[in-house]
Amino acid sequence: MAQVRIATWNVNSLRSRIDRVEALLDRHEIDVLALQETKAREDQLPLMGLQARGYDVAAAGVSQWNGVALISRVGLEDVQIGFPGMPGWGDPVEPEARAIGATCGGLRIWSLYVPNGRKPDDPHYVYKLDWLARLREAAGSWRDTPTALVGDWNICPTDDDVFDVAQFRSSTHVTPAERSAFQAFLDDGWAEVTRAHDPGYTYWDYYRQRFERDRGLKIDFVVASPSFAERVTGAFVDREERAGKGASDHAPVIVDLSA
DNA sequence: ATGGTAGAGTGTCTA
Repeated sequence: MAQVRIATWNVNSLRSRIDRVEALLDRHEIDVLALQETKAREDQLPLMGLQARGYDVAAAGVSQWNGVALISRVGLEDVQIGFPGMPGWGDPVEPEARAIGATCGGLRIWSLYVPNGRKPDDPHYVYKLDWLARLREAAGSWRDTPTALVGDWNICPTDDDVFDVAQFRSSTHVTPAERSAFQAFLDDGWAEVTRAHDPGYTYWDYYRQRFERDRGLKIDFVVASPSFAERVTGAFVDREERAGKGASDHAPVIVDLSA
């Protein structure tokens, strides 16, 4: 294989956008696609079109919210739902469904949907920081393998990642604690590999024609271990996927690696 | 401060 192409996308319901997913795979010749907010149980997924294209699928989630999945045509082995230490880890009901990992073509890919946090004074905000701390703890043992933590981090690490910082003064995504939680991964030796190639936003709220006015956030990232990062040759945000009727509120982020 | 839109499913919740 000359190169490998990995993508991550908060699809905001896989069932309502299965046609867009299949078109995305075809358009960009994606080898591994990590999805978030699939909003479906594994048994609800429409798999025929994906299987016809040669893809394997692993998913976790319930029908109403959250949910993560991995779609791969380069192997899908050692699938793990959640990680040790994660809130809810060991619960057979899988109430959260925010993390699924698998080995695909020799790479360990984790599709992550970091808790939103809701409001800085909401208990869910504390839960978000706790979740990130536990992920960091688990990720310590993955860092020496070619691993990527991809998905919707629900954090804007810099002011450039917000269309209007003043408007977010009392909001989540930009607080010092959230930014510190993100920075902690970088301090541990992980690298965010998409920004250098494409600094653009990845999410635009459905409200108020935010996409048309390019008032977005950069919150979807590929956080790579050193042996993954050194193979990255390019990355881009597929903004066209966000345009028009029936789009997710996030755009896909695509990363290329040398073989 | 509020509300705007979208998706899960019929009650509201979540983002």
